[in-house]
Amino acid sequence: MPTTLKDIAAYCDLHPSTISRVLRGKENLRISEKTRKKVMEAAKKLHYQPNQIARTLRLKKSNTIGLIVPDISNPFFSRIAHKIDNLAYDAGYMLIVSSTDENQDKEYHFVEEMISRGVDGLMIIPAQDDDKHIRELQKEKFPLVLIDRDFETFKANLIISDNKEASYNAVKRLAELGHKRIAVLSGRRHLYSIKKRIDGYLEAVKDFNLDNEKELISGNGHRIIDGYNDTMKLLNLKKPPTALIISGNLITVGALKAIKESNCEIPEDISVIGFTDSLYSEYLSTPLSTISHPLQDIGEKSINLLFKHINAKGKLPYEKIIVKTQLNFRDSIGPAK
Amino acid sequence: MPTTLKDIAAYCDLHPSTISRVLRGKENLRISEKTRKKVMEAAKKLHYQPNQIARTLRLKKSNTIGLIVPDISNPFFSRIAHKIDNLAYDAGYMLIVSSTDENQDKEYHFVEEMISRGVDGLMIIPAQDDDKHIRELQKEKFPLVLIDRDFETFKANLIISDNKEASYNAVKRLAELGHKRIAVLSGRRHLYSIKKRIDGYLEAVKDFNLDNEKELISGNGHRIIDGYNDTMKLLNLKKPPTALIISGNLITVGALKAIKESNCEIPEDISVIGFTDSLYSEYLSTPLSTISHPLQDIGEKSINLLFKHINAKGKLPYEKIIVKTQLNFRDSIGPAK
DNA sequence: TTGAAAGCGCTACCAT
DNA sequence: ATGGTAGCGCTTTCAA
Repeated sequence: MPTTLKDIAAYCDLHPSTISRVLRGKENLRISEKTRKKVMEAAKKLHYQPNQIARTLRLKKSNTIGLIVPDISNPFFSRIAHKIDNLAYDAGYMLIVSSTDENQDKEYHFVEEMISRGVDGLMIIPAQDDDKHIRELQKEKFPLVLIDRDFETFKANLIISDNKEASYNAVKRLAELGHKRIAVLSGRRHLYSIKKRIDGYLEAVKDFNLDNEKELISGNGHRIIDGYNDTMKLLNLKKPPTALIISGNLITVGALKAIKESNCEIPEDISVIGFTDSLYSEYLSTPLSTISHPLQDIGEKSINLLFKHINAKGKLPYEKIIVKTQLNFRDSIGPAK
Repeated sequence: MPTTLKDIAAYCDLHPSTISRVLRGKENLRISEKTRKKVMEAAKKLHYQPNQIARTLRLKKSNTIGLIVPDISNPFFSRIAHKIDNLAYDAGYMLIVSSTDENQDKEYHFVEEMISRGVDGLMIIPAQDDDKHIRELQKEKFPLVLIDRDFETFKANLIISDNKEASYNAVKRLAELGHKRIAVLSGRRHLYSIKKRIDGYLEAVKDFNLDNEKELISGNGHRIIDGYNDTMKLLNLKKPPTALIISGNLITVGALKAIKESNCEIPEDISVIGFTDSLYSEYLSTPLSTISHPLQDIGEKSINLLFKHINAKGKLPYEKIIVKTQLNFRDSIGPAK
C-alpha cells in the first residue's frame, strides 16, 4: 500500500492536515522550520506520492487533459499528439488519448468517459458526423479546443491549417504547368478541412478556366482502400485527368498503389500533389510534391489555447487560429501532356 | 455542476445509497421494480454520469491503464498504441499515453504520475537506460507488461518480436545472393531488440563466413540524423559494404537520404533491408525489402496479458510472448557486385 | 503554529 | 427493500 498523509502524520506525530500544509502549502502558511524539515524528511523516507485521485476529488482539478483523435496511428495526428504530450509534460499535465476511428458514437463515449474521469479540458479532432456533444460542452463552458476541423454553424476554439489557400495554390501551380484537367482525390467530404480544400480547388478551377466536372472530384473515404478505388475510377475515366491532388494521408498510399498498378508514370502520365507530408515523400519512386502542415505548431497552439481557457475558467471568447501550410515542389509534377 | 447520486436521491426521495445500488448493484440486490424504474428514469432525465474519480477513490480501481512509449509519432509505436486503444475501449478502459523521447527521467516521472492517477496497470516500451522503476513495480506486484524491449537480468511480462531470428534470416538471404560484406545500421545499442538483431547478424556472419568487422556495425542513435550520419560513415569506408540492414524506423529515412546524396543506387551499389515496415516501402524509388512486425498482434497480446494480470491481482507467473516477423522481399536487394 | 472537523462522490456494510 | 454510516485520501476552513 502506498504511503498516505496519515502515515506521515503518524510517523511524525503530527496531524494529517499539518502534513498537507507542509507539502502543498504556499510559502506564507507559517509552519515552524523544525516541523517542515521533519515532514519533508519523512515524506522522502516513506516515498510519499500524493494520491492524485483524492486531490482531484477534493479540488475538482485533475491536471489531466483529454485528447480525442480519429486515429493515433496516422502520422498526421500522432505528430500533433506528440507535441501536445511533450508540452503537457512540461506543464505537469498528463494526457488521456483515444482514437475514434471516425466513429461518432465512440467520440460521444470518449467525451463522457473523459469528463467522468475529471479531465480539466478536452482537445478534439472531431469525426464531424454530429456536433451536439460539442455544443453541450460549450454550453457548460467546458474548456475545449477543436483541431483541424471546424463546425461552420457555430464558433469554437480552433486551430486549423489554411486548407483553402493551400489547395488553391496547388491547383494554380498545376495550371501554370499547363494542366487543364485536374482531379481531386477527396477524403470524407463533410469534413471541414476537406470542404475547404475543395473550395480552394473550385475557385482555382474557375480562375484559371480549367475543366470543371463533377467526376474530377472523387472519393469520400479515408482508408487506403478508398484511395485505391477512387483513384482507379479517375484513371479509368474516358478522359482521365492529367494531374491529381490527394487530400489525405492514407488515401495517398492507395493512390500510389493504383497509379503503379495502372502502369501510369508520375509525372509523365499524371502529375501528383499530396495534401500531406510523409517522411518518405522525398524517397518515393517519384519524389512527391506535398503540402506540409506545421503539425508541431498546431499541437503547440492547441494546448496553449486550451491552457488559457482552463485557467480563465470559461470567461474567454473563442479563438480561431489559422496556421500556414507550405508547398514543397518535387519531381511528381511536370508539364501537362 | 454535474448530477450526483445525491441529486437523484433528492429527486426520487430516496437515499443516495439506494440510488447507488440500483445503478451499480448486481442483479441479486433485491430492489423493488418500482424503485428501480423511478431511479433509472431520473438518472436519464438528469443526465447522470458517474463520477469515476470518486469511484476510483472508493474502489481502488480506475478502469484506466497507462501506456508509456518512446515516441507516439513513430508509426511503429503508434500502431501498437492504436490497437491497444481500440481494445481498451472494448473493455471499458481508457488509456493515459505518454512519450519519453527515450529519456529515462521522463519515464520515471510518467510511471509515478500514472500510478498516482490510479492506473490499474502499466504497459511500457522502456528507454532501457535503467530498470530500477521496473523492478520496484514488480516488487509491489503492480500489473505491468513490457513491450518490444526486454531486461535480460530479470523476468517480466513481455511481448516481443523474434528479432534475432529475423535478423539472421535477412543476412542469410543476402549471403545467398553472394554478399560477403553486409553492414548493420544500428539504433541505440543497449536496447534489447537491437542487441538481438546484432546477435542474429553476428551468428549469420559466422555461419556464412562473411566479413566480420567491427566497423560494419554502425550507429547508436535512433533519430533521422543519426541514420544519415552513420550511413555516410559506412558508405565512406575504404571498403564499403555491398548490403545494409537498417535496424530502426527513423534511421531508415536518414539512410535513404545518405544513399541518395551519395549517388548510390539500390540495389546496384548496395542492397538494403529495413527492419521495419512503412506504408510507403513499396513505393520508394526502389521498393524496400522489409521485416514487418505484427504490430496489431503485439498490441493485442500486450493488453490481453495486462488484463489477465490486473484480474489475477499479482498471483500469476510472468509470461514472455515472442511474435513472428515476416520478411518481405522487394527490389532493394540484388546480387552482390 | 498546529489540530479538529467537514466534505468532495461514491460504495459497502450493517441496520431496520 | 431501503436507510444510515463510515471511509477512500486529500484540502480547507475554523478553533485553539
